[in-house]
Amino acid sequence: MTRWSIGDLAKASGLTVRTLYHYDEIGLVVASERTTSGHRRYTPEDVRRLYQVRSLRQLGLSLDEVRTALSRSDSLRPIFEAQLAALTKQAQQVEALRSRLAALLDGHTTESLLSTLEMMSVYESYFTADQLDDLRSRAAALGQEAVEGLKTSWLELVKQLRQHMADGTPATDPRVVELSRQWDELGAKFTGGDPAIQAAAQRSWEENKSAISTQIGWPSDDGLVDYVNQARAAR
Amino acid sequence: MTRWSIGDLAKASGLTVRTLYHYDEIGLVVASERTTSGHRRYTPEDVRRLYQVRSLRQLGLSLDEVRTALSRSDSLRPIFEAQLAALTKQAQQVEALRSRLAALLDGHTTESLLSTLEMMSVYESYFTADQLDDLRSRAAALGQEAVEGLKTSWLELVKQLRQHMADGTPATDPRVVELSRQWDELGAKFTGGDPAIQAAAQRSWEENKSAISTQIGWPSDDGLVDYVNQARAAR
DNA sequence: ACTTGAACCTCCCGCAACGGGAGGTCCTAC
DNA sequence: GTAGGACCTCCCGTTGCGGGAGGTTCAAGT
Repeated sequence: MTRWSIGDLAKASGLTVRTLYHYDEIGLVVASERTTSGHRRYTPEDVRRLYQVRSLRQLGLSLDEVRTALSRSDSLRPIFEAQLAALTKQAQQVEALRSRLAALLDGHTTESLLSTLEMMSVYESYFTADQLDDLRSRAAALGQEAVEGLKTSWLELVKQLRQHMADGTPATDPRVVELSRQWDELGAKFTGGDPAIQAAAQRSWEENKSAISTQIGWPSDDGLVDYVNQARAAR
Repeated sequence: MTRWSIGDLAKASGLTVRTLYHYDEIGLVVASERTTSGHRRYTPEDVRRLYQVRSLRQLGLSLDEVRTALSRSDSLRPIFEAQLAALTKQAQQVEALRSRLAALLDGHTTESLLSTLEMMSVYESYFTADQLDDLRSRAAALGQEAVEGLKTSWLELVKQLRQHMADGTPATDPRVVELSRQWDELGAKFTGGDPAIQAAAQRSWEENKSAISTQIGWPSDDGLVDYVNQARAAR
């Protein structure tokens, strides 16, 4: 009967000696025999088990799952099915991440990346996953450029409104009222007019009046929202 | 200026208090202030950083990558591109695993699962990744049933050859010679006639003459291969 | 028979990103 | 003034090994 030394077995199986030690330690693949001096001797039976372990590992099972799988052969199928489900789920998640990242990358300049992410992150606390999906798919439907256009328009609007505030233009001034109308129009394009999403956005604003504005990089809660609200009331 | 307690910030951000401790420990998001008694006070600036960290984490970056990304904004794009590449690769790997597992599951009975895996595992030590891909794609091309048919034929062949050996039929007997021809034919179907793959298979046999046969569950190296070799020589 | 270098042995620390508990202090509300 | 949260700082555990220290043993060459 051939016995294998740990080094030879490592070479044959493509695993490292350290890994074999580890499997021995946790009792997953134990060398059935030892020389008098304590060197491990793997029997063909041990080798066979090691190859089984290796195959199961290559399917992505954890060492614990491998142990269970090898303990009773009738547990193989359910474990495999669970693993298949897990892999399917994982594939979807990875794919979702990948497409988000890809979309981000080809639609943004370096500078806008972080702030965009930050806003998304903040908003994700307030929208449900479905609503976010909705927002994203709407963005996808509008197309990259259209979304960029909306963002630029919004930044432009904010700039003009702030200018008027600084100039002391009353909120009832027709120019400001017009800007507030554009503000709502833009918001409608983003939210798609969905009242639930608008409500969530509104809630987001209220709960973060000061916090959010600081986070986004505005000097502080400068009353812009109140200003717009006044202008809207004047319509 | 609003300061946030760690608990409130945890609730607002959806992270756990423990996570915030962790980020503080490793210096990723540190509470800039402390009360006299040592309680953390997060400034709006800290909160903003936390949200940035959260967004980057949601893209699958490691904490170290996040740290780098936030250190200089010009490192964002390369990091994102690397992450996209990593995700793409991961997606492919997961998908490969998934399809292998799915194929295994709907093509095998519970009992045959382990031994099939085991054989694959053993062979994977002797074939290169490309050759294995080749074998798998060939198997896919032949279709599930055809592959099953080949396997059954092979088992049948082995059974008959063993019978002849047990009966003492000489290897030069025409019936045995015919079986050896079928053996080679079957092998050619599996290997697709690729000499490199055939050589690898041959090498596999030689290096494992005794070990492999025991691993696969055969009583021992019973000389079947030699017997076939003799029969082949008689052709 | 002796030496030497490779292979082997047993601890033990380390990784990523936290989870969770112990044991103590603090804050806030009644 | 007291209860019960919320907060603090250690510290151990997780997964699947990698890698090093420090010591023993094996196999081959002289």
